[in-house]
Amino acid sequence: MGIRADEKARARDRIVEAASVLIRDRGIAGLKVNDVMAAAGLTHGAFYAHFENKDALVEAAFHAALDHREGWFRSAEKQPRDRRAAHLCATYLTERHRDHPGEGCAFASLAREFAQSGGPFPEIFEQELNVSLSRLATLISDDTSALHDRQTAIGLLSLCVGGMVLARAVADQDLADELLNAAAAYGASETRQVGHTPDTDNPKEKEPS
Amino acid sequence: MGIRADEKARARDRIVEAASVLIRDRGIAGLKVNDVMAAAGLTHGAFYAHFENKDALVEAAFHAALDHREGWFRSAEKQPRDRRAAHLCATYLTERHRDHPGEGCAFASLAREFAQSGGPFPEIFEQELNVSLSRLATLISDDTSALHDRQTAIGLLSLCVGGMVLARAVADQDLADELLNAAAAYGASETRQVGHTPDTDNPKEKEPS
DNA sequence: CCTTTCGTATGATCATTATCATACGAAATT
DNA sequence: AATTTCGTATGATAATGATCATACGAAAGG
Repeated sequence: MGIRADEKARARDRIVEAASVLIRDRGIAGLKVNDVMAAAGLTHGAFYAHFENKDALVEAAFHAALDHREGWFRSAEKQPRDRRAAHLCATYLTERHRDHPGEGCAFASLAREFAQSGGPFPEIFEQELNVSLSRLATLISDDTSALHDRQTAIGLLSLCVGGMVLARAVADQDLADELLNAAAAYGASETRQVGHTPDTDNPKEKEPS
Repeated sequence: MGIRADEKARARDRIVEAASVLIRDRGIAGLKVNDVMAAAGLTHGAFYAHFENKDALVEAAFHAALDHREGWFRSAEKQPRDRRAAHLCATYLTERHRDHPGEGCAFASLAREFAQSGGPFPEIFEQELNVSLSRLATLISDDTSALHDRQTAIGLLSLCVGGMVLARAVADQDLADELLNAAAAYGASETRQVGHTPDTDNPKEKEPS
């Protein structure tokens, strides 16, 4: 089995990729099997040759969406340790990220719906969240207290997710900008660099978390 | 017109009240006209005597949900100014609030769906958000810079909303607890009271924001 | 009392959407 | 070339849920 299975695998990849964008844009309920298949260049009936049901697709799409987060981490890794928190905030809380949820953070897009979807979803969310938190804690570690690092990691991610969720919900773009900037400044001041303003040298960063 | 109109008004109040709980629990898409009317002790057909459509109900339910936020503010008002931020975090990021979204913060429950619902929803969200931000900024004002206060208010609310959204999405209750506590600690440390831990003297507070 | 009014209930209708049964057609195998 | 295999397409089916037309029944006003 060469070409056949190969094409099928590539078709599946297209489906997952399309779904990972659509689900972050429109949410779980807004993700229509029909739309996904159309975006993948197929028709709706073929879907069930690839996935048992829509839930299986949601799971695959969620994981796929989070594959991109490493770029966010790596960008911060290049910074000096005491600037990383501010840099993470600044590269997360961007206008580009706000305006393109489909290419952005799956936590911000999907946490609300994963919370009430029963089944395996909360566990899946939890696993991925722990991955991000560990990575973040290591990144910002001040080499004194692992507990404190994890706490800061949680604070940072909460701040980023909350700021993004709020910024996306308001109508006025000026207010949305203000929300992003203020949340980023709050996250930067947390590093005790009083008076330090958030990093803005890399506003066209890869999509985060 | 006495009793008739009066009863209708009371029926409408019951509908809105039921909807304000259900919508925070299940989201906009999860809010079924049928369920709302059943919860209000009526049948589905009667709905359209009270509202033009479901959107009108969503709007009314959202406003009604936010009527409760004053309790949160007032509780913080009793604290000394330099403890208010920590107190706000501590009384927002509670297990009770996490486990009862229906009685909790409408921002945390509905921001994601309001963001993509077109029409008047983003404007409505924005208005209510501005109300909360102004109130928060006044509460925590350090009498030096109004700009800084508003920035801190945004940071605080982002942190609270993000922490709550994440805590609700994970399966393990221990992790959910950790998320709440860490986010609260992060918000408390922001006040420069290094080493200060978040206020926990009032964990059974009224539902916030 | 009788009639009008109007809030509520009943029972469609219509659109949406997940799911699946079946059919088609190209690639693989002989 | 004939046949099998299997990925995809077509066209149901069924469930859900918003919306509305119509009917009932109690209250208001004469």
